[in-house]
Amino acid sequence: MELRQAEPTLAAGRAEAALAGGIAAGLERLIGLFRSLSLPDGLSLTAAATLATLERSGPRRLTALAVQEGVTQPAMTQLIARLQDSGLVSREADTQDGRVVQVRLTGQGQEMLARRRAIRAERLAAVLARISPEDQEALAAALPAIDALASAAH
Amino acid sequence: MELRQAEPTLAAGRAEAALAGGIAAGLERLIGLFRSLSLPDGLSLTAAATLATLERSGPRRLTALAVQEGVTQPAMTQLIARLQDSGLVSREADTQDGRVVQVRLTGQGQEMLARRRAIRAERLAAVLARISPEDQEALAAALPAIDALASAAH
DNA sequence: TATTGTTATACTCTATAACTATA
DNA sequence: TATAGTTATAGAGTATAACAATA
Repeated sequence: MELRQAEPTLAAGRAEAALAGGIAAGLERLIGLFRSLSLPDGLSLTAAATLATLERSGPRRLTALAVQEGVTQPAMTQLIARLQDSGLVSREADTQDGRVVQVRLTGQGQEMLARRRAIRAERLAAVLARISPEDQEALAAALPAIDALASAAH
Repeated sequence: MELRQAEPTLAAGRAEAALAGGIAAGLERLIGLFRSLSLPDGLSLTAAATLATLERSGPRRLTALAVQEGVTQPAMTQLIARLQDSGLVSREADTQDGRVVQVRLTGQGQEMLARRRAIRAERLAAVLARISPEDQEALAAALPAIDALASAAH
């Protein structure tokens, strides 16, 4: 009984391990692509990710943002201060709990995100034009899976 | 004649633009995944990417590395100094040109890369186990395309 | 003169530790 | 006391500008 249950589990584990190695390598190379696509608009990687999180999830507490982006609470305090100075986010007091700060994306912040994405998509289109139609189709087919993978992370 | 040639070109351009938008969004979320998978071994993103480049391409000149990783020459000088202090790379004089510095990955550097990848693949496997078999297959099928995309970047 | 790389200096971003305010 | 966030300080990593050495 141990054997009959163990075999398929192990086989699946091995297949996943091999796939994981491949994905990890691909991910490593995609970092280079992503960096070559990024723009000199003065937004750090953490800053851009934080804005994207706020857009996707709506207003969030400062501590929640720090956890989500993997930085310390003081680092997030300062990042939010910078983003507020730039007009990209606003801070609001919580009516329930006087200690809590709610952070909200402003319209200006949304515009900034949209602008960044448009430029990046444009540059990416130029790269896509240089790979084969078959590879383009494979990427298009994998988009839902990529989304699922990113969502499964937490 | 203009019309017959123009139509498929425009159609292809539109399809690529739509795909580019999707890929750009996926890439943005994958970066988050990658960061959540990365480890506190004191290696910056640029440092890790530089080591990976040296492993993939063999010894390279300092300027070539700076261009490849998208940092300035002084920044690469200092990064290489740090990596050399840690024993991960070595510097060698060029016999042809006295101004040139060749940077080479050491055995210790290779071990560091291998260790990082093993840990990341392990964590990624845990995430992969949480998505559907169909999504796993789509990702596996897209691996060559991902590689082609990363290669097409320069 | 042009190219390769280094040094000097300043700025951004981050972490740890100590602190204030609210619960 | 515990929790949410801030302030203080120090360190890593980067860029620009000025420099030295070689071609």
